[in-house]
Amino acid sequence: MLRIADIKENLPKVTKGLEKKGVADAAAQLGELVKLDDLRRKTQMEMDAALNESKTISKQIGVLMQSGDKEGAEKAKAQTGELKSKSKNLQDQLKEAEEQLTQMLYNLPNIAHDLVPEGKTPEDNKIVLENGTMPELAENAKPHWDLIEQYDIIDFNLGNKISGAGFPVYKGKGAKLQRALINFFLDEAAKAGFDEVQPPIVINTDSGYGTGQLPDKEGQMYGIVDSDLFLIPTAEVPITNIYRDVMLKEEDLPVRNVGYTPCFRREAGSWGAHVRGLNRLHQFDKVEIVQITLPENSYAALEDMCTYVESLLEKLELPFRKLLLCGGDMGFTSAMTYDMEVYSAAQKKWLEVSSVSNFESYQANRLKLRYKKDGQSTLLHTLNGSALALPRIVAAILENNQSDKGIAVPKVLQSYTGFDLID
RNA sequence: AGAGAGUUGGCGGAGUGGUCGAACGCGGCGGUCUUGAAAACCGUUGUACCGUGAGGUACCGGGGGUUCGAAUCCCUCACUCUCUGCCA
Repeated sequence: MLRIADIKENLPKVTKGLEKKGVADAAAQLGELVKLDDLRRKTQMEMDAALNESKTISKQIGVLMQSGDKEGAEKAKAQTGELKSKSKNLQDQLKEAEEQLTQMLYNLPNIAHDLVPEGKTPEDNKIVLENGTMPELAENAKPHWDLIEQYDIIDFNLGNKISGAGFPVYKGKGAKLQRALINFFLDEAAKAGFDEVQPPIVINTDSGYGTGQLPDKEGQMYGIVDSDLFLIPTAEVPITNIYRDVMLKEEDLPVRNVGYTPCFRREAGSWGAHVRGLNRLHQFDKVEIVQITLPENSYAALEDMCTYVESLLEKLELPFRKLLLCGGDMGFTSAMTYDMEVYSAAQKKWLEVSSVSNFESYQANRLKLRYKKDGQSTLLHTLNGSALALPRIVAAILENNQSDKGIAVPKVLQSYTGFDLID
């Protein structure tokens, strides 16, 4: 979340950044925040004074008791009654002010970077790169939902029976292709200098707040009955939360982690007839890269991560484009986000397969993730990106690589799959 | 899952109601000594919030309570260890 001190110091900039993000009443909300913070400080001053006074008397009572002056002690005790209720009141007020302040800050998104384009909808995103050649498909080319049935590699009906819609069963060469992609992505990341971790796929509420899924996206996560735990919507949550309440050393930076996990999303409200096959699932596999950097290095790291993700798409021989998201289309916690979209030729659609974001210190502030800079604790910057999400990659491979003979497996994957054709 | 024992500063470990933010040891940092280093000795060494500052307040796993006063007593939750049970 944003820091109240920063907000007060840069009010116009924060207002603008929030408005770009789509917070219509930003100025009013910030005004409220500033007022609340002033109240908080004033209350603390009064409370500290009251506590100081009663503490002093208490110490005197201790001394009097020890010297055997019971009367004096009783007299002193009488003085504390009023102070006690006063400081208790102030304490309650302070707590309330702090709670309100935190609530408001929790519900305030990160501010957009200056270079983020204005806009409200995906149409306002800026295409910054197009790469690869568009496949030319035969007249009778099929969308992937038909191909998976034809080759019997993914079974939605079976998933319906076991779990429900959006939980497919991968079979035979389909299952092997999944495993191949996961291993390929992990190996590539390792080569690029990311340290592999395998985190839990359920998280507690502290972790949810740490990276900003709570309270913003509670409805998007699957909760676990009777336990205050959630299934992760992305590995970003458990991996980044490794560093919650951590003071890193400058020489440890940058931290670069990669992890594979399944991801679970309710996708409440976004389910519709236009979302077919692998385009949107409740459970999907993803390899995620996470970086923690010095503040001054985070935008260079963002570019590096994009370059890395692009290299994966090139190796898979998939045509893709890179978008710089406009303020209105960005995630709650992000300061700048690039999306990577592959072209899925039979359904003639661009599919988002990666989202690479710089959160600056927004998550770090919630996480209390810091390092010592000249003896001062300073918030670090966090970043993450999909590298990559599987289902839509699979959709694009199936559609783009289809022919009469079957579906050609990209060369880089063949040593992982053990076959070069799905037929 | 049941029974018991724990959780104190970077680490180890005292402290069971009163000047305790916390003895002592280790580690870290600074210094003396040394050509340099080691050893020895001296000093210093948590975090956050409030305050222009002097300084103040809070924090001994989390939350709540008793008390003039809580690391210390009570309740509750979480976690760790040991034993029993169950299990991949």
